[in-house]
Amino acid sequence: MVGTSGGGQNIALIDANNFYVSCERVFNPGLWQRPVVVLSNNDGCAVARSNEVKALGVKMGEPWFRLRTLARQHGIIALSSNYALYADMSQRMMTLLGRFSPRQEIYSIDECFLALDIHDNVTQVGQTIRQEVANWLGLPVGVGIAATKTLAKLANHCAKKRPVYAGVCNFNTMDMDDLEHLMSQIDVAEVWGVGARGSERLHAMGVTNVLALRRADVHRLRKRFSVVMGRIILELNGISCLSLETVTPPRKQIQSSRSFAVPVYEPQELAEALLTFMRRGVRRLRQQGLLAGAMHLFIQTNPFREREPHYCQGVTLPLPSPTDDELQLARLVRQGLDRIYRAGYAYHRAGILLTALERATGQQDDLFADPVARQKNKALMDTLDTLRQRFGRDIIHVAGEGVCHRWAGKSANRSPRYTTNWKELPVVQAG
DNA sequence: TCTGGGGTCCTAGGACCC
DNA sequence: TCTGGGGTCCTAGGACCC
Repeated sequence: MVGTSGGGQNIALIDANNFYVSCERVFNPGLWQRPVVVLSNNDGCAVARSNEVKALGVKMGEPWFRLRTLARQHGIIALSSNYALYADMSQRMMTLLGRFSPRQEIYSIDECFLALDIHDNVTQVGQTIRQEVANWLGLPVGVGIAATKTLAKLANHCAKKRPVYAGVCNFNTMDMDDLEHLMSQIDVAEVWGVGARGSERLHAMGVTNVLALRRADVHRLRKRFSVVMGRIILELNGISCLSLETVTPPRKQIQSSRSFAVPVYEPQELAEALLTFMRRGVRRLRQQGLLAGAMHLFIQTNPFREREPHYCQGVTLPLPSPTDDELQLARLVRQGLDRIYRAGYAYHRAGILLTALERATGQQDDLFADPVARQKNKALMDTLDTLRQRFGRDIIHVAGEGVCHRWAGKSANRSPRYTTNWKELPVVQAG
């Protein structure tokens, strides 16, 4: 049967190409056409790759030390990540994209869904979106349009990989036969939510391409896999199971953790690191107007060092009443660390996890909490917030946090924070 | 020598209760 | 000698995403 595959809604997925690399290129045009990677924290692995680097076969998450030789051979430029810059560029892009529809779901730092509630020239609107983002921000984006989120993701993949679509691929206007032929050429691993393990198992069953998965028996696969796989199959058939989440739900957990640049042995040094992570976590907690009901601490050795003894331990510390009080949490960090620390190990990573989060307003008062003490604490925390806003987030530390931070990672080649720091604004030469 | 960090959801299994 | 079963809640671990 021939006919268009659409008829449902026009869900667009807009996704920036190689986002971190593209952000760097906006401010350093010398990077265009060059092989560029952006490295993770600690300059550990490649987390963003330009097309030139992808063409060299470099995989996502590849450790940088293993790429050194290849990098020398091909002149790969490696940059430390600059999250302040990426976050700010992201915010600008999302604001711009939000002008195309009131129904926007910001899905990640570099992509969002938009419900395009129009009937005509939808593909043309996709092109306009691309041009606007390119004109205003200098970022290249791809646009996928389809009846469901999973299909829109797939359409976006096609928009990027197949030049024939010129950056905008609209499944809703495609002939059914053409669409299914296209799907038969795409590996099932490309489908959103299938993943590495899932695609391996599907391949073993003979379900190798997207069309085969679309035509697979929902009930059978739901049983063999999970409800998630059932939803994926329905979504591939144009039956929407994943709604557009236009309101960002409050976080359920906030994590702050890091690998160390050098091995850490001493409890005092671990305490310093954990206190720093706790403070960063609490900062985000307060920014989002939340309180934590529990805090989890963890410390671990390097799992890649097989010849050294491995140790990995964590502890969850419930709080008598939900809080965002740094001083109370600082005491808890020390108590918790005492419980999990074992001497003689080379610690490589540590972190905190704030859980059982709830909104700060409408919070149940602890029967035993002293209201006067609570007021005092709140006033103190608010003062800290104000000072940090004015003088920088690291201006005030919790006692015991230390100032040396031998463990703090390297970030050897970070670009300036062009858009968020007055001292690092780009200077345009006249003439 | 050097291998990220921050999230979400789902499932299985144990504890507990009636 | 017989040795239930169903519901709920919690947690750990797996899988996935970017």
